[in-house]
Amino acid sequence: MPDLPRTAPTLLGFLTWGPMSGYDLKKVIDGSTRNFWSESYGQIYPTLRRLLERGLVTRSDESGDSARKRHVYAITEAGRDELRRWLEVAPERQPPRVEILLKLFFGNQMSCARAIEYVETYRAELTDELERYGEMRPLLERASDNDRAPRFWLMTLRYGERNCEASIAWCDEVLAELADLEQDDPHRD
Amino acid sequence: MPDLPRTAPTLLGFLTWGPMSGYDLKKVIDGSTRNFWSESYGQIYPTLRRLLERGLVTRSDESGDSARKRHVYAITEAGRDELRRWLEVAPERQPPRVEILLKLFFGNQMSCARAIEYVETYRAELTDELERYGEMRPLLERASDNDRAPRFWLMTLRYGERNCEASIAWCDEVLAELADLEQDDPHRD
DNA sequence: GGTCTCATGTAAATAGTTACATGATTAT
DNA sequence: ATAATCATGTAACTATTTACATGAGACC
Repeated sequence: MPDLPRTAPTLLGFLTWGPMSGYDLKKVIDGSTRNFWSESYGQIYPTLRRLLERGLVTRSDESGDSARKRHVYAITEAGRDELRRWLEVAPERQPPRVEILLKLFFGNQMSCARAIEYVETYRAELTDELERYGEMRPLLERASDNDRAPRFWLMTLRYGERNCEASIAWCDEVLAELADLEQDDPHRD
Repeated sequence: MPDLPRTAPTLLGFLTWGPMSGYDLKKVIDGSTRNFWSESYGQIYPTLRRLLERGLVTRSDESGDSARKRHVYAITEAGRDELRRWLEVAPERQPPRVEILLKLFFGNQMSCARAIEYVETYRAELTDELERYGEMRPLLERASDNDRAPRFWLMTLRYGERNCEASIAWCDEVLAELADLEQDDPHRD
């Protein structure tokens, strides 16, 4: 079974938390791994169907008395095996695409004012992100008292925090540098 | 002309450095923006054709005496306009996909030894990357004495350095934490 | 009655990688 | 000779987003 999309192990991983619908999975992913791994409905639903076909999940149709249409998926033993196999494969790095850096790379061809605007916006986004991490942290810390799993979630949170902080510091440095460049040659462009 | 791929402005940006072939562009991109923006041949060649069709570049076939088949592309005024238009559009953030974090997120379902192995590999890759930045830095610094453009390139380099350093520090922190977890429960898998 | 959230799914477009085919030239 | 590099390009596949279609139940 070599042709499962990358979304497959992700969904299997989340389904170890308990049976869920595609809709639930989307919400749970958005609330946890969004900053380093996200999935859209366009990937989730087709992947669930393929997981079902391969017997890696089961589907129960919750449509009894008054319940609305809802497909709840549960991981099977074969699904757990597949997940474990995936966890044994060394992860690969994929270079990100950071559009602001690309524009800044060609920054000589735009006004410093514009570049400053972009960096300021970026900084504001990072600050928001860092704040969200700050809200999440105490919840995870409390949860990790009696459970081992949240300690791993905290590691990924820490990654976000550290990189956010580094990027914010970078913004400040670059904003100073851009202000300098603007001073040197204020009538340019 | 609303249907140009994202690769288009990238190529136009590099062509402001001077006329180049698709092969040259690939090398130049690999040598400069690779860590935050890379392109493959499968994107470069088809995009060059589309840029040519729209008159954003011109092509001269260098196949005179003994020269091998080689298409050299040069940016046109319309191409410069298109590039400037693109630079005026605010960049958008796209969340990266960091597979190691996804695996670590489900780390409770694998052995600590395996997780440690992954983080160590990741750390080694980051160290290499940081070293490459260190080699590049003096070249750019020297170049920025008499030219404004390298100062922008240095800004993007600084981004890589800061984030690399942050990630390396994170690796060390996580490695300690994983060693802890392994101590707590050495026979777990 | 209207809007919000729940809920499922598909279609189309865009993005991007990888592998392949081809062949010339240059260095060992 | 033969391996590496120069050089162009395409095809097939994989990945991913976005927008749309649909409709029920909950809340105001």
